[in-house]
Amino acid sequence: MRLFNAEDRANLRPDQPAPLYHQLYLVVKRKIEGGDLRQGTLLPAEKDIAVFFNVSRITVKRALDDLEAEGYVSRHRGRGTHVTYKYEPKVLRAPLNNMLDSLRVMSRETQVRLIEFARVTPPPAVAEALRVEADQTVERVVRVRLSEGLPFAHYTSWTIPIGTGMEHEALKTHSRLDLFRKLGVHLQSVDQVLTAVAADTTLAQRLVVRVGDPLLQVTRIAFDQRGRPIDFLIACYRPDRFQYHMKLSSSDVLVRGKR
Amino acid sequence: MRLFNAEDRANLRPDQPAPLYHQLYLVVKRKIEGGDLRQGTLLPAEKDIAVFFNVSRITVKRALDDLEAEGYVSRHRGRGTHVTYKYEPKVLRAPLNNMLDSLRVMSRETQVRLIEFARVTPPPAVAEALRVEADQTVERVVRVRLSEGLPFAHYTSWTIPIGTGMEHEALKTHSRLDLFRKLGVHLQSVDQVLTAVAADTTLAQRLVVRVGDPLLQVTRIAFDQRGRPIDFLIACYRPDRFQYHMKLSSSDVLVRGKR
DNA sequence: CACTATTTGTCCGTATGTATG
DNA sequence: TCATACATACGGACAAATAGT
Repeated sequence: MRLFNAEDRANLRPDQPAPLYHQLYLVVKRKIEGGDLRQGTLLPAEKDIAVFFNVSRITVKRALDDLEAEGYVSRHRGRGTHVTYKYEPKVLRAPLNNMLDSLRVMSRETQVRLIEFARVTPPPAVAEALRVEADQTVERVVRVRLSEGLPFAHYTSWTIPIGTGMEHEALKTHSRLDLFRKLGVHLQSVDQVLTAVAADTTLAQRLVVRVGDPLLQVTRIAFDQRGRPIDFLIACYRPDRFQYHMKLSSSDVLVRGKR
Repeated sequence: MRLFNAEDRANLRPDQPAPLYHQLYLVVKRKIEGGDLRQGTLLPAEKDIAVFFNVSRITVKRALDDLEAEGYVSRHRGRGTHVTYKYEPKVLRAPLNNMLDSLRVMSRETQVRLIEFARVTPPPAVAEALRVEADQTVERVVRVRLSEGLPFAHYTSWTIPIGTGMEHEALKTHSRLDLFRKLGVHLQSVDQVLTAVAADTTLAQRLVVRVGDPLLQVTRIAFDQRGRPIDFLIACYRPDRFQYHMKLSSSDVLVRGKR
């Protein structure tokens, strides 16, 4: 049993408020998604796994059945359980070094679905960040971004009204960055916070994940040339389809490549 | 019943592989920790909560009992259930502008608990990243970082053996960055990916969260002066106590402040 | 002071899910 | 597949503590 180690075993705890089969399911799934168990790997027999993890064979069977139902493994009598999931470390990444440019690239390689467009009064936290009065109206836009037809990002944004270009129809075909530029508004800088959140029911539906699944959340305030905040964005990403990638240098001055 | 809304109710799903009482526990706990239910607030009666969430009173009781056992609420016959947890909105932030320096600052304001130190053969994905053979031994270190006695970060690192300074005792008192520097190894750059993961049983225990709770994960490869990878780190952060904060400029050359 | 409504504590019986051997 | 044990979840009933009338 080299495929599983003592640490994996320590991840099964009967006192936790989750069924053992589900804990085991998570352990194996993580090893497959992390590339430690690659496509074609033959897993140990149910009985061996059961002995190693100190659970019954039925518990193992249930975990492996769930993995098969989601396409991670294939199981056949006499042949055993094989990993079918193809480890693909390349997910959509947002390089931060030249972030605004890569956002434009991304917007060309993906599609956007407009869910909502409205003029509203912003919630207190948003009004504060945009430095507007609570009764002033801003433009709220909710969108989902897809790659190869699969949703991977959910955006909710509040934007200071800056013209007639950010219209309903325009948003369906153009990215907001393009529209900003056409209106003469150049984003000078952004201030953003990255964290993790659990998917609520709405997010789960729109990103096609389960309620409670972890999402990468980016809260971003964008500033124009004059340093005024013009846009407040909450972006939630499916971690299996989008990750933030960045290269950092320890030198005090970082020179970025010209484009 | 203003204290709970339809969104909260949608977070209870009988088909999820977690007990209903625990799902309800999470909903209430999150509202308390998020500051929506402040100290002194009287929660609705068990019966009312049960009706609203469409569960039995026993399920509600179990959830509230668990919260009481962890000090979030206090319960008395005839008086009801009151919130006792004091809301404190502070979170630790890691500014990326001068990231390596701020990591040193953070290490002074926080404490580290060493969980494991061993020489091991790395898993495939790690060996690949560090460009070593799968049978070569590297140093694996597992640590938890605490702020004010509360854990907020969990680190698992694999490091190429670079001397005798990275010893068990030294790691208890010094940060790895300091030890690297003492050994003459200067981190030139880091390559890191931010994503979100669900807490497994081990992480949940060490960070004092629930299994499945979202965590911010940073996978970081550190390179020395000569561009060779020397360290592979997986850091998992409690999103309520640590968030990544960064300011980005759209100019091609970014000048960072000297220190 | 009693009376009452409210709220939590405790117990029962039952059904289903989980886990073992 | 079966028998067994325990946890979960339900509805119901009653007791005990509290607060207000």
